[in-house]
Amino acid sequence: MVRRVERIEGWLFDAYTEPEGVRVWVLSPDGKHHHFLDPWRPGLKMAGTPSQLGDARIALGKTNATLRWTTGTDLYSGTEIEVLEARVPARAHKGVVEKLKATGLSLYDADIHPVQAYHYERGHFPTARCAFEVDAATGHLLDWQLRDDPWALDYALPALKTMRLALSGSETAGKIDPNHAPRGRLVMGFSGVEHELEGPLEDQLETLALRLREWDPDLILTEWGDSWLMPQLELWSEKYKVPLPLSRDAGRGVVGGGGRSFYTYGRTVYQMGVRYLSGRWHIDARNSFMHKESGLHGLLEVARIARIPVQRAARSTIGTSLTSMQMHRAFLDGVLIPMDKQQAEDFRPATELLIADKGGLVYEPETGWHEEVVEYDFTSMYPTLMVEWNISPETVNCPCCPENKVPEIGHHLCTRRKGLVPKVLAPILTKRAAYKKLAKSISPKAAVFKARADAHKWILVCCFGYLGFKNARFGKIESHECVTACGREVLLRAKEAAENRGFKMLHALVDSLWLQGGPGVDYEALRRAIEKESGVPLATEGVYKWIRFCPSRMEPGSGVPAKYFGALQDGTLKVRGLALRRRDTPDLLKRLQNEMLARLSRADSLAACERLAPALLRLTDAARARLEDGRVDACDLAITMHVSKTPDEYRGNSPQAIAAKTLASRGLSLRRGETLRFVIASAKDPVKEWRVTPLALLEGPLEFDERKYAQLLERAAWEILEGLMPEPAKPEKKRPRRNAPEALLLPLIYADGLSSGSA
DNA sequence: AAAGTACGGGG
DNA sequence: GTGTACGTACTTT
Repeated sequence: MVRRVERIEGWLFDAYTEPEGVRVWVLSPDGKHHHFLDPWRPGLKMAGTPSQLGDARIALGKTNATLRWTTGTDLYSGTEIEVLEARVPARAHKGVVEKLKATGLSLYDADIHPVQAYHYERGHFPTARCAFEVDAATGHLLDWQLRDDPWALDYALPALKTMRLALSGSETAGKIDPNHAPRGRLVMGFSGVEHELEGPLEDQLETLALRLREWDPDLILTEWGDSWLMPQLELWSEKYKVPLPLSRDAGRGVVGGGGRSFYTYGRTVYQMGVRYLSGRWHIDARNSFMHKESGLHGLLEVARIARIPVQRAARSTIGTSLTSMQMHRAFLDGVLIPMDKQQAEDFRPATELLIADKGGLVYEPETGWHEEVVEYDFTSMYPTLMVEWNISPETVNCPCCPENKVPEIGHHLCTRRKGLVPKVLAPILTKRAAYKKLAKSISPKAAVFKARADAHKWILVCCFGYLGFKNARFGKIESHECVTACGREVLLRAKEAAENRGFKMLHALVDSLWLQGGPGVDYEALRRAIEKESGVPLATEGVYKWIRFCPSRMEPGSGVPAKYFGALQDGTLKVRGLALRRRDTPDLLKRLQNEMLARLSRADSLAACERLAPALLRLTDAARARLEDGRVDACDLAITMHVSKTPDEYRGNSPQAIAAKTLASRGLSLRRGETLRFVIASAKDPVKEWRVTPLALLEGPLEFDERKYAQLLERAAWEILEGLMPEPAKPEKKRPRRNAPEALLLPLIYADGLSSGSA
């Protein structure tokens, strides 16, 4: 019998598991889509005593597993061990792993996301250009070739037919989670045209269903699709008996579940539920960190290099992407992937821990306004150090290289085996550098390259935190300490290099330093000298026309790290630590500070700044006048916060506690980590419920505490004006004065604090 | 003065 | 991908 073979050429678009394998969707260059089943089975590996393996065989008995003996490398020891590999049908995999856990065996490769594992094994990745051969009779995959490279800089992507779904209508719609706010109308967009859906809900659903069939979009890009829109559409669809073909795979509707709260890195975050489609992508712009930060191009870049399906990559934290890249590297190297992070921290006496557990080096800034200051930054310092020093969980304190010591702390690093983390990071550093260059070119794709460079930036920023993250699969605190120790060494050398040449260091912060320059200084020669003596690539961030290092509010005599603002010679503003950088600052204040700084950025000297000061003060007065006339809207005044507790857990009467409780009393109970927005209505009102108004409950004329907001405006203005002009006399409070230390050490643990999408 | 609560980070 | 960072700044009591 002759087998009829269908050849499909195009971009690998979507992949998800079905009971008997992986369903793969392909978009071909002619705009058509195809799908087939790859009867692939996920695997897992185990090692243990003969009796444990006997138990395993029993546990696997009814699952139709295929078994074979093979070998793999243990990550930490580097030795090769014998393991029994089992392949089971996709539907049975999870249950099998649970059963095997109980046998006490060491399990490997057992909890990799199945589609990621599938990509690793097949050698392809989301949006990879491939050629597939499919048995036309069964629809099963026979063979495939990869015609793409995840490390290629310029690659072709399919033209995606995109449908947009969002809400419009009421004043606050789109700005707050519709779960806790008045909802606007449904807006549907396609190829640049937006339609507001009208009429009875039933008709709206019919229209949507019609458009979905007619347009057949590849991507549905929503706002609040995960938490509200998609679940709501599903409910309506059922209620009004209007089937909505949201997924292309008619057999699968919308997949996904509810959200959850968890605590990580000192704050509670709420992770929205997710709504995945099959054969079509759903991306919720309000629930995708990557999409928000670097757009669709950045997101696709991450999906490609991390080999994570696009819809999942959109909602993943960067830690997930990093882990996936590490697991892929391990797969390629034949390294066994441990199930959970189980490597305990090595025992060390308490004194040693104290020395080793310091973070990045920070010097207290010289507060005040300065002119002619140069800022140098070590580019991607931590990832560079990891690559150059070979810092990885399995290379730190290896048995073979005790002489290769890390400065200052007792650890040493392997010189014989290249670490997994450096292997993963090296190509990312290279690719990012190339994209940064391309982003500055005149190429019509410069913006695309910029988005990809930004995506890489985030991966590099997070890789350090992830190295020390207790729960990271490939994390180990000792390797984290090596990185910070090397970083301190580099910054110290830089400081000495600068000071030996007679330059005063005004501030230094982990991987940046600010030096007092002056007329005639050759900043490029200075940069080269510091770079040479510190041993890590150094870039000139710029020369400031003026910069202000702000004093501490609590201790007006001392400076605080990372609270400064200044204008570079090209007019670029750099701002850290001011109210405008905080999420909880009302837009009204952010706008005022932004306006003031925009004007100041045009001043070429301190004297020019001082001349501008009165005009800046008038801006403040104008803002106050608008406040008095009521020419402000609720969104300008709203304070946005993430609640860390459920309403009943709040003990105090802080504004956020009152707002959360008021919302709860109207049946809108926020979960931990969710976003709360409220206006201060009457700050000191004896009736607590009247003090603040949640944005979601606003109705009628806007009531706000004019005096309170005027006070806030004042404070925001003086954050910038202080030192430029005499401040109006205020009742001065006596404050204790503490001795400022010369150098501070800042523990830096910013793993993935900014998670996927707590909006 | 103390307790409670939230934020930042990189470019 | 699920852990109690640390320092600053603000609020209420």
